[in-house]
Amino acid sequence: MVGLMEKKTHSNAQRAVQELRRLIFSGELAAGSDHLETELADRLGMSRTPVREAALLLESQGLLEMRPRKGVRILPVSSGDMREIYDVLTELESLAAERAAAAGYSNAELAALNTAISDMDAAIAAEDLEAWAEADDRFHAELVRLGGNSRVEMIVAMMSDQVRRAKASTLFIRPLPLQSNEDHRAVYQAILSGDPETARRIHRAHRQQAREILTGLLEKHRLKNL
Amino acid sequence: MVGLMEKKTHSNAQRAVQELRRLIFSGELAAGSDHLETELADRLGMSRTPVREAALLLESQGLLEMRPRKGVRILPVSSGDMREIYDVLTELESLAAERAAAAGYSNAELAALNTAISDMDAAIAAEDLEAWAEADDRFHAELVRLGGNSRVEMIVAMMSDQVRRAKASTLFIRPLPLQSNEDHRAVYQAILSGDPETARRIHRAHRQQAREILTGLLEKHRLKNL
DNA sequence: GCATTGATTTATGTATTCATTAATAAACGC
DNA sequence: GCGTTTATTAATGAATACATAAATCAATGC
Repeated sequence: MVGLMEKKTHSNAQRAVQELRRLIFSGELAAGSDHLETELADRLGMSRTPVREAALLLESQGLLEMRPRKGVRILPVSSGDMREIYDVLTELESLAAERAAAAGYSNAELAALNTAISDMDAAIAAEDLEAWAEADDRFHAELVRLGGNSRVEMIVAMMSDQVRRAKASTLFIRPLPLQSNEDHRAVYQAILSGDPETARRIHRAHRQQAREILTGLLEKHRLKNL
Repeated sequence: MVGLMEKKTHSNAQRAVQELRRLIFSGELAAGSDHLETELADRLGMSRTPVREAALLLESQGLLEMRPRKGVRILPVSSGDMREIYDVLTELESLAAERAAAAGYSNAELAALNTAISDMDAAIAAEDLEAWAEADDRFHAELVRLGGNSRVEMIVAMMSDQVRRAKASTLFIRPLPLQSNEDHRAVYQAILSGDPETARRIHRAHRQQAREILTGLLEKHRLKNL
């Protein structure tokens, strides 16, 4: 044990989860690639035990698959998968929008939502797709939080993780989402004015359109797996 | 190692998952109770390692919680939790109904659905709540399967697991669900005749009503935790 | 008598060891 | 030379061993 300062804020298993997620999202562990438990353990500087526990968790979240003797496989996301995921996101986010509108939030409580919309406007003006994607994520995450259903939050986060990898690959071929922010504003307005039906309807249409654009792009560009 | 015949169809970890699930659903591991890893390992006749892996999985599925030094806690399900769960079920099952109707299934492909409905009729006639609940589960599971979205299937199964414990406790205080099967038939008809909007709308109303009945009962009877 | 500090216990988190079994390579028969 | 069978390798699944840190208990000081 060297005398360097050790951070012990997290257990090794937790660090393994964080690190594996990072490696997956960054593409350092490519979709479809296989990795032995021992290899990952060496790479993360710990024994197989916490790595295995982390892999089990990530498997339950659909990011990878543990196949005996063949190693941990980073799951690819097909365009078919993306359709499934967007369908789930559409339903659950629409519910969140409806409930957020019914909750009667004050202007102040909707500040984060508003900020995200402004940031998207700014990003569009600057033609900064990266910044736009970040703010868009923020908008959707905040919307779901306002919906007040912890299970919806968890599921949406899980599905969003699976989308995240595809986003990085498709961002460059996407058009600037000009229409998108009008929808966001309309949803925001519906929530602020306490109109659940409108919030649900608009957000639902918004998500369905996003789904068509994304899956259309994926299939057009033959990006079957990401 | 005694010379008896060994069944090696499953790994110990898989057996641990099955067994723990059984113990939880049967109430032998009561909601809210704590159990040390060592205790569970002894009980299942294996070492802590596979028990830990099983517990990690069940934790990710919301059935229990692992709290350092306090043991594995079987999660209680509050009436608030039940509201959350039913909201998720409502949205995702409605989607499944819509998609099933859009898929254009033949009469033969809908046989299982039809059987479940008939079985519910029979159970109602016989005033057999147990049999009714089983057939009802079957109907909903089959509906989701017909929806053709594997993620929806997985999420619904997870949420249904959490509902299952509450069902056992509330079955005896529920009225015979006379109205319920009319809804089921209407959904079935909408799917058979390829009417997605109707299938969605009716199933959605059906689930929302179920939610009101269940959460109403839970709160009326002060069954805050199950 | 109560609080605070220190010792002890003990459950977990992790490393290590071991057994099993699938995959690969090698050797043999034809 | 090719297919089949056997031997070897190696990766996982599981048990055990161990270090750590939290919780309990005791003891001491006030």
